[in-house]
Amino acid sequence: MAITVELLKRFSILRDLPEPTLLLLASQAVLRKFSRREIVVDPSEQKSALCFLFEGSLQGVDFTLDGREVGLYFVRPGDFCGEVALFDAGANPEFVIALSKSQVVILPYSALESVMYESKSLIKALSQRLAYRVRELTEQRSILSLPSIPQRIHRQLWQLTGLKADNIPSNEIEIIYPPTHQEIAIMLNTSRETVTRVFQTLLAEDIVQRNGTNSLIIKQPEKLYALSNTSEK
Amino acid sequence: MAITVELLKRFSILRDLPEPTLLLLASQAVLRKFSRREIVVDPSEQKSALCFLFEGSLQGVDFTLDGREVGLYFVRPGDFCGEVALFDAGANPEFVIALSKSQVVILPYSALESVMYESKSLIKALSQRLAYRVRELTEQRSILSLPSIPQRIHRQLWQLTGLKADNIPSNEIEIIYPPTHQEIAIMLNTSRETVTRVFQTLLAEDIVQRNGTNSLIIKQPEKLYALSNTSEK
DNA sequence: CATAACATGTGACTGTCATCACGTAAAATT
DNA sequence: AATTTTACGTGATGACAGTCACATGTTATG
Repeated sequence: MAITVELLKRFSILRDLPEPTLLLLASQAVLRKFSRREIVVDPSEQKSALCFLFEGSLQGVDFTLDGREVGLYFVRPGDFCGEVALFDAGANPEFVIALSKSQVVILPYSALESVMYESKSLIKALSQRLAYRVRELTEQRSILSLPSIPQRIHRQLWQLTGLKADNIPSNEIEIIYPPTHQEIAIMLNTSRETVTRVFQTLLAEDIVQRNGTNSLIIKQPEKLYALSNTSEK
Repeated sequence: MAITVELLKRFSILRDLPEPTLLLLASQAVLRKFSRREIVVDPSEQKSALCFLFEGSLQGVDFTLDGREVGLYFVRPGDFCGEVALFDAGANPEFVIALSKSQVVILPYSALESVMYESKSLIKALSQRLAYRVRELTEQRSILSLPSIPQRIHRQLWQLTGLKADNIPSNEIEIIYPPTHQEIAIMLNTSRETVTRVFQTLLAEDIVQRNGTNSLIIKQPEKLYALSNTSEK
């Protein structure tokens, strides 16, 4: 399926690129649909591609020897993934799988390798993206170090809101397509049951509210924030 | 203290840069000594610098709200750190502190910002470095997901050897300036006492051996590797 | 619309390890 | 050489959360 420059401009990393570069990239990109649980980025693949998420949701995951799944990060529409192996001979460090039916713009490395170091704005955007990934992984590592598991869950939920500490709305906000308890559990090194139990408490205290499968309402963001920052058990 | 091009060439990321670029960088770099526990990279600093470790050892750390220290990575001589904030307006995501008396070549961002996107080999090296950081953080995340804490410690020790699974020597090898139990504990989300107890077991089974403060002998690398990969409890 | 597949809820049980408290050993500093 | 600081060693205790087992909702899908 053909990709237009307009479509590429929906992705912030590409938005500011010069028109000729965008045209070149668009001509080599394809749109692909992925069904639930399908693998989008496979680290064992030799030739890989940048994957821009147009619709749906993805998760970066790793696997331990015993087959246990490890959650690394979520990919939301407008975001992209699969960039790590673009820079050297190494492979991508993780799988990316579709959490729900998703549409992804596939841009093969081969389309980029020849131009990425020539276009200052492109390489700048790409390296900024890597810097962002490092920050994100560090942030997640810091959540993992929280001694209390309920607190980890509160923090992760807070993270999913995308809110900043200096701008907490008093009214409720919505998280669309929230991850399942299992998907949250593997991000936080905990078990699904524990996530369920913590959610029960949050529901009981009227801090969050379920709203069908693909919407979660944070009724009291300030309370959630407070919980994610209290070190008392 | 003045820096020579020769000195810069000791660092693999700079080695292949053209001579004029190296001269330019050398003229703006300084050598600084850090004593134990001193802060090398401070995320709250506005203007930062790349820090090339010439001698000693550093650790990237983060702090939780309750003041608990979180270990992120170790920096060994020849390596460098402080590169994340170079790419955008954001700050470095973590502290880097000196674990022992260290000598560091300080290269201010200002020396790089004007040239980094112009020199293809430089920006390439820098972005490859970021890709490496992402891989390293992912690897560490995967260690953290191991359900058994002793196994985490075995894996971390194995990591410190720098050995690859496809090349395990049958003779003993040495880890110089090994981290303290405390420093290992904060990397693995565990307590110092637990690290001590696991080391006691390894000593008893003659798999490792202490050799003064700043040397640890892995007497049986293959056994350590086996332990780091057995999922039985 | 029936049935399978998946997501969530809940109780009981148990092992592991964090924490506390202290002792010893080895450096570092004076 | 004396003293302080830092690293390591070890036992006792208790809480937390992982695991198992199963029930109940809820969403796909033929």
